[in-house]
Amino acid sequence: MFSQTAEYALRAVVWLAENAGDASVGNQRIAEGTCVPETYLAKIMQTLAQEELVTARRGAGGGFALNYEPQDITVFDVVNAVSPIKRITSCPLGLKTHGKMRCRMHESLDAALEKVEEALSDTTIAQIVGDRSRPKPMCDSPTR
Amino acid sequence: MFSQTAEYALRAVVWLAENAGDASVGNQRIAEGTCVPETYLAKIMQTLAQEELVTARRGAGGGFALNYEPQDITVFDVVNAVSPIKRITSCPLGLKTHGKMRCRMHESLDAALEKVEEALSDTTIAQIVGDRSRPKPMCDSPTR
DNA sequence: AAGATAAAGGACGATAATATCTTTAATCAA
DNA sequence: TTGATTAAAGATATTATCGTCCTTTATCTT
Repeated sequence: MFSQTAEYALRAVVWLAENAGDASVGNQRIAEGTCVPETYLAKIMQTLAQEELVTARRGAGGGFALNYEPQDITVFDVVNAVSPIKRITSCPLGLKTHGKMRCRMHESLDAALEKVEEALSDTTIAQIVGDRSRPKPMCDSPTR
Repeated sequence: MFSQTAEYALRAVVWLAENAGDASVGNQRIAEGTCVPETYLAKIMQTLAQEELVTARRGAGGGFALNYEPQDITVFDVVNAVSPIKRITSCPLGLKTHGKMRCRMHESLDAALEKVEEALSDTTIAQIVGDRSRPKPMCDSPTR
C-alpha cells in the first residue's frame, strides 16, 4: 500500500531528526543508520531536497539537513513528497456522461484516501522521535 | 494507492450486481460492460472465483455469477480479494531489538491502513448499485 | 589554485505489476 | 458422441518501480 520509497524516506527523515540536529549529514552515513541501499537513498534524498523537506549541500562537510523542525513535519509530508497520494477527484474513466461527478464506487475509494491523508497527518516526526515507550526503527547496528 | 487490478475487480463486481442478477455472464460480456481488457479481466475473475466472491461455470451458458448478495459484499471484500491490504503488525525490519513491537512510525502507517479497511468496509456493492443520485461507472457504450 | 569530498544527473539493470496469447479442460446442446 | 462454448492454466510481452553505477558539478580545505 505504501511504497518502499516512502518507507525509506520516512526512515531517513526520522533518523535525521534523531541524530543530526542542525548539522548536515552525508548520504552514506544516513544510509548506514537506516539500512537503506545507499545509492537508492541518494535518489530519494534528491527528491526530498527538491520538495524542500531537506536542504542539500555539496562538497566536504556537506550532506543533508532537515529544512523544518521535526514538530512541523508530518508523516504525510514525507510520504507525499516521494510518492504522492493520488486522490480521486473526478471520474477516472473520463466518461462524458459522468463529467466531474464520481460514481459511488470511486467516491468510496477516495473517502479511504482522505482517511489516509488524515491519519498520516496526525503524526509528526517529533512524536516519532519523542516516543520513548517504543523501539526506534532502523538498524540493529549502532546508529553511530 | 489502489492497484489497477482492484479498480477492475470492483468494476466487474458492481457490473455483475447491476446487470446479471443470478445468471452467469461470460467474461467477454463483463469486459465489454466495464471497459476492462478482456484477457486481463479473465485473470482477475479467476482470482475472484478462487476467493469465492464469484462462482465460475465453464462451457456453453457458463460464466461468472456473484456468490453473495450485493448487500453482503463490501468494497473492502473485493479489494482485499485481489490485492490484499498488508497491515503492519510487526516491525518490518525484523530487528531483534524490536521483537513484535512496532516503532511509532510503523504504528502510524498501520493506523492509516486500518482507516482504509474501515472506510472500504463502509460501502457495500448494493449501496453503489442503489445510489441513483450518482452516475454509474463503466463505459460510455451501452452496458452490453 | 589543487585536491578531496559529496550531491546532481543520466544511463543502465533487476524485479514486480500489468496485459496478452495459446493451449487445455470442463460443460452444454444437438 | 461431436462440436461449440467458456473458464483454467501457463507462457510470454510490456510497463513501472526499485535499485545500481558512473560521470559531472559544486563546495570545502589546504
